[in-house]
Amino acid sequence: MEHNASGADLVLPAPAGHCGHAHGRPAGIPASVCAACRVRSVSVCSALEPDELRDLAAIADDVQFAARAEIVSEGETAQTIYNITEGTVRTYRLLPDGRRQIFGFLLAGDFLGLSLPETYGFSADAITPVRACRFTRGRFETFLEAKPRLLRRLHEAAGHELTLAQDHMVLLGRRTAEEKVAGFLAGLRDRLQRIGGGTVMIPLPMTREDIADHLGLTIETVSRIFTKLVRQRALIIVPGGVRLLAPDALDALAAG
Amino acid sequence: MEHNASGADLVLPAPAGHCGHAHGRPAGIPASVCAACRVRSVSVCSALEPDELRDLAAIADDVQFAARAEIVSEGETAQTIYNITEGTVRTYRLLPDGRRQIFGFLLAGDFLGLSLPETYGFSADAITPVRACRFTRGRFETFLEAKPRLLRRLHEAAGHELTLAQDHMVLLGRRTAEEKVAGFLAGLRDRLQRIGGGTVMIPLPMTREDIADHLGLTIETVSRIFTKLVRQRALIIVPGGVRLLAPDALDALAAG
DNA sequence: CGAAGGATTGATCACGATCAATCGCGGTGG
DNA sequence: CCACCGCGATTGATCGTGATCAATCCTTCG
Repeated sequence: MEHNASGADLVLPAPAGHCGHAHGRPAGIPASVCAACRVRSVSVCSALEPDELRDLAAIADDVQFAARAEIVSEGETAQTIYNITEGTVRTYRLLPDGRRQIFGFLLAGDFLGLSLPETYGFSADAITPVRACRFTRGRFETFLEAKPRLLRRLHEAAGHELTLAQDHMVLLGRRTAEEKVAGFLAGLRDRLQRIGGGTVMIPLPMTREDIADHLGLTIETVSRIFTKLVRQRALIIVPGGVRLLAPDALDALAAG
Repeated sequence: MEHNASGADLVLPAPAGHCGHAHGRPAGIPASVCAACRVRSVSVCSALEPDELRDLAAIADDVQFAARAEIVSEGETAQTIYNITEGTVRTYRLLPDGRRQIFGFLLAGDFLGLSLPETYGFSADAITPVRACRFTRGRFETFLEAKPRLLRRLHEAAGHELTLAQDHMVLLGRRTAEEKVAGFLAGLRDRLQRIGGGTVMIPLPMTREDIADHLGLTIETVSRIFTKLVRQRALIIVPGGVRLLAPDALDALAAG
């Protein structure tokens, strides 16, 4: 049905970047990248001191992916760790017959591969153009050995990730379709707010099918629930997302 | 409607007084506990050297819980870490209206609280009488600071936990009732095998309701699928569990 | 023996899936 | 410029899996 999975990968000089300069290339990163990082304060890197940050910048590459580019693939040996700085990424697993479960959508500040596994247990691809901070596993681990505080922070982040996974298990296993959609939007609203977004306009760069595969529903059901929420005056649908009319109406509907 | 057995907790030499919230009591076995631990090789502790093991034993208590005793409670501050050595524990979250999602069943060798959170994000209680190795958070963290390798191992274990959570998200979101039950039994069989059980007899100390709340189903559906599996000659139901007739039939039914 | 709680089985219901038609929008080429 | 196409989203009609309601059955335990 979908998933071209074409060989698209890195896009070197951003062709149609919608913001910022088109400068970032994997080679010769100046020491300032981390210090200037927009998402540092919300990411694992917030555990680092200025001088440690300089050391980290030395082993980091600023990379970009085009929309639909595959970032990691399930089963491949995990040689890379990413910290997303711009854009949206989906992580998922596919069953042999094509059924798909999307684990989550990564936003700016989120880490990909923070549990340092041998091989990735999921695939990930870019929904929008994505910019990320890339570390090779080997160099990152060497860096870690000298910075136990960072490992500690990483462990905390993994624990947070686990809590999110548990939240999602509750959602998948014990919530109705309406609660699922409302809960999804409420969660997204909260995450966007923490990284500096507003609480009213919620961009939805993913398709309805992505949302369905995240919530354990079908496209049609997701669509129906959206229009139901519109009829209840909880939100309106706008190009590229939704606008919340009664931001806390969602929490009531999410029930829990 | 159900559970939260009020008073019941530990089994051993219950200290005078009834008291609803006592923790398990140390059985008073000092330095040798870890060295003699039956589950050491399959648990996080396998990362430790003999002398480190001795240090760990010094800060560990051997505790027991009666069946139905609550071990940790969602929201309480996480002051304790357990390594299960005997018995079965269920971890779960309750919604305000009573719906319940069971995240998993902990067996010997499994860790409870390994992500070192501030507060527990779930409740856990003993299904059978449980024996566990208890660490207080503070002492465990001090111990960790001197043993980066253990923290590293803990982080690995957390990553494994996350992978299991993702497996379960796939199951909850994208599998049919029959696939859920078959997948549950197959997963349990594999875990039991890794800790030294056979691959034929699968003890099921949890109720059908527990299984249903783990798989996002109802009791009745779980029961129906079990009898369906019996009719398909995949297993027979015996007191306290099931006996697999065609051990790999389950994997075929679990699909994926 | 009787009571209580878990498990099984049956009858019916309903939520969300499936099948199918249409809409709307953006891109492309005539 | 507009016709056309492709794709995603919406809406409608119908179906089916698993939920719900309900009646035993079975085991354990007092």
